[in-house]
Amino acid sequence: MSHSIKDVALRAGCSIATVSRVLAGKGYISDEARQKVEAAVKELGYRPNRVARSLRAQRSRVIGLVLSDICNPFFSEISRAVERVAVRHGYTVLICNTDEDPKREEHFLKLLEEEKVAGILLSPTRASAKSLDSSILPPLVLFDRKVAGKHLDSVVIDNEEAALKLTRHLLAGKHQKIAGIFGAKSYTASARIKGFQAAFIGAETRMAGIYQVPAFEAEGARIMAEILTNEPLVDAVVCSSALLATGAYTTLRQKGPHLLEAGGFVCFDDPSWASFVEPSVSVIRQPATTLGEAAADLLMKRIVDPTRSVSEIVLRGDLIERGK
Amino acid sequence: MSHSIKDVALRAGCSIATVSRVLAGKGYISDEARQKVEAAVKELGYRPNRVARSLRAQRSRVIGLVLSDICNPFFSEISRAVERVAVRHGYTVLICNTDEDPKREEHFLKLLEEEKVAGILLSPTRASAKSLDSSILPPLVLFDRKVAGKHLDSVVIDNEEAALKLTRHLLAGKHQKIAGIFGAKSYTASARIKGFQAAFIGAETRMAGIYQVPAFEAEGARIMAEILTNEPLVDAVVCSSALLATGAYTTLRQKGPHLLEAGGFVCFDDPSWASFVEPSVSVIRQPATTLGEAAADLLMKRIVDPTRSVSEIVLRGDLIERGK
DNA sequence: ACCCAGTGTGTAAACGTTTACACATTTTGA
DNA sequence: TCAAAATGTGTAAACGTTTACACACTGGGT
Repeated sequence: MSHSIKDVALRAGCSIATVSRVLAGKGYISDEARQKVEAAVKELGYRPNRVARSLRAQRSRVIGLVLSDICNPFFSEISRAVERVAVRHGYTVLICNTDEDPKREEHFLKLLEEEKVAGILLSPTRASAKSLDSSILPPLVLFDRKVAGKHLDSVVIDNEEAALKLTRHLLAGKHQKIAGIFGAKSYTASARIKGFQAAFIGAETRMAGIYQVPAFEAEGARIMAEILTNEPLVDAVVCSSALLATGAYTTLRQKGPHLLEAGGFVCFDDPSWASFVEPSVSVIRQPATTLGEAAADLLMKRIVDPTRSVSEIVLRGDLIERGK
Repeated sequence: MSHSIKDVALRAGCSIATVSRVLAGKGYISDEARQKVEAAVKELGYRPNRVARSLRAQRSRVIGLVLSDICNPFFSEISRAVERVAVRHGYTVLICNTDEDPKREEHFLKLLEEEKVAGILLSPTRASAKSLDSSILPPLVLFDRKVAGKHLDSVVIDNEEAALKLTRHLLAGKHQKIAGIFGAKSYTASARIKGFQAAFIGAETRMAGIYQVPAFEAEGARIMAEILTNEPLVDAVVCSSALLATGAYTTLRQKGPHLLEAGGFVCFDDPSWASFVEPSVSVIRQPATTLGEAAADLLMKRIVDPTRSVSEIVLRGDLIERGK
C-alpha cells in the first residue's frame, strides 16, 4: 500500500492540513514547515491520490473522448491532438469507441458522467439527441458532427462545401456518370451527400447512385464491386472517407483500372497512397489536427467558464488537386 | 447536482446500506425493499458515483494504455482491440501517448498510479527499466516490447524471426545491396535489426547501411532520399514499419522507381497500399488485434489474480509474399 | 496598553460509497 | 420448545483528500 497524506504529516510532524497546503501551494506556510513536508514527501515517495481528490473536488482531471472508430485515421489524428492539448492542461483522456452505435454512445455518456469527468468531447451518432438531454452531463463539446436542434459548442468541417468542391473538381473532367460512396448513419455523410448532389445542378454529367455503407475498408471494396456490376456506365466515383476509399480503390485496381486511369476517382481524407499512385488522386484534406486541438481548447475553456457563450467553429477542407 | 445514494435511501424509506446492497445485488434483501429501492432509483435517475466507489474500493474500473503513438496504425489497431476487451469486462481505457519519450512515460506511469487504475498496458520505451521499479505500480502487462532483465507479463511479436523471414524473402531475388530502415530507440527495432543482419550470414548479397530514425512518415521519406544519394548502389530496402515505409515509398516513387519495379522493397505492417501498387509489395503482417486482445486478456487475469504465474506470449508475424 | 491585520497551524466536516458489526426477527431442526 | 441458523436491516467507520473555521501568535499603529 502506498502512503497517504497522514503518513507524510506524521513524518513531518505537522497536521494533514499543513501538508495539503504545502502541496497545493496556497495559504500561509512557514519555511520550516514547508521544508519538513517536502522532505517527508520525498523520503516516503508520497504521491497524492487523485481519486480522493476528485471525490472531494467533485470533478476529476480526466476528459472523455467519445468517437466512432479509433482505427479511422481521421479520428486517430484527432485523438492524438486532443491528447496533446489535454496533457498540456494537466488532463488525461478516457477513450470510448462507439462504433456508430447509439446504444454504446448512451452507455459511454452515462459512464463518463458516473466517472465525474471534467468534460466530454463527442462526435455524435445520428440518434444521439436523446441521450444528450436525458441526464445532467459534464461540459460537452461536439466535434466533426453536430446534433440537430441543439445549440452546443462544436467544431466541424463544412462538409457540404467540401463535397461540392470535390465533386465539381471531378465534373471538370469529362466523365459521364458519377457514383458516390458515403458512410452510413452519420451527420457528416448527409452533409457530403448534399454537397455531392448540389454539384450536379446545371451540370451535364449525370449522377449515378448514392451508396451508404459502414465506414470500413472491406465495405468500400464490397460496394465498389457492386457498383461496377450494377451500373456499368459509371466512370467516376466520389468516396467519402479514407477507409472507404482504400477499399474502393483496391477493387478498382482489379476490376476497373480504366476508371482510375481516366482520373475518375476522388475522395475525402488524403490517404497516404493518394499522392503516389498513378495517376495520383485528388482529395479533400481534412484538418484533423486543427479540429482536435480546437475542440479540446474549447472544452478547456468551457470547463473553466461554464457560462461562456456557445462557440460553433467551422473549418474548411482543402482540395488537393492531383491527377498526374 | 445529481442525486446520491442518500437521496435514494430517503425516497425508498430505508437506509443507505440497503440501497447499496440492492445495487450490488448481494446480501439479504426483502422483495419489498428491493422494489422500493429500484423504484426510487428509477424515479430519481440515480447513477452511482464511480469516484466514490473507487476511493472506497481502492481501485477503479479504469485501465491505462501507454503507447508511443496512437496515429501509428499498428498501435491504433491495438488500442481498438484493447478498448473492446476492456469494455467487455466493464473497464474503460485511459490513453497516454509517450512519443517514445522516457520522461513522458515515467510521468504517465506515476499519473496512472495516482489515478489508482486497475491495471496498465505498456509498450515500454528503451529506458523504462527505472520507472518500472521506482514505484509500487498497479498490475502491469507489457505489449509489443519487453524490458530487459524484467520478468513481467508480456505479449510480443517475434521480431527477429519476422525480420529474418522478410529479409530472406528479399534475398531470394537478385538484389546486390540491401539497406534497412528501422525505428529509433525501440526494443522492437533492435530485434528486427538482429533478424535483418542474421539473414545475410552465408548470403552473397551485401548488406548496406542500417538506418534508424523516429517512426514518422516524413522521417522515412527523408532517410530514403539520403540513402539514395549516399549509397547509389543500394537496390533493395527493408522498412521496419508502415509509417516509415509509406514515407520511403513516396520518395522511391519519385527518385528510385527502378528499385520498386525490380521488387526491391519490402516492409513490416501491411499498409493498405502495399497490395495494390505495382508491383505489389511483400510485407510482414503483424497480428495487432490479436496482440491487443491477448495483452488486455492477460491484464484482466492479472487483475483478478495478482499471484498467478507470469505469462510471456510470443506471436508470429505472417509473411505475405506479393510482388506482381 | 490595546486593537487589528497578517501569519501560521490544527480540528473536524465533507465528498459518496462499501461493509463490518450489531441487532432483530423468522425459520429450521432436534 | 428452544437453540442455532438464516434472513433482513440499520449504524457507523473507513477510503484520502480539501477547506471552513477556530485559535494562537506576531508586530505595528494608535
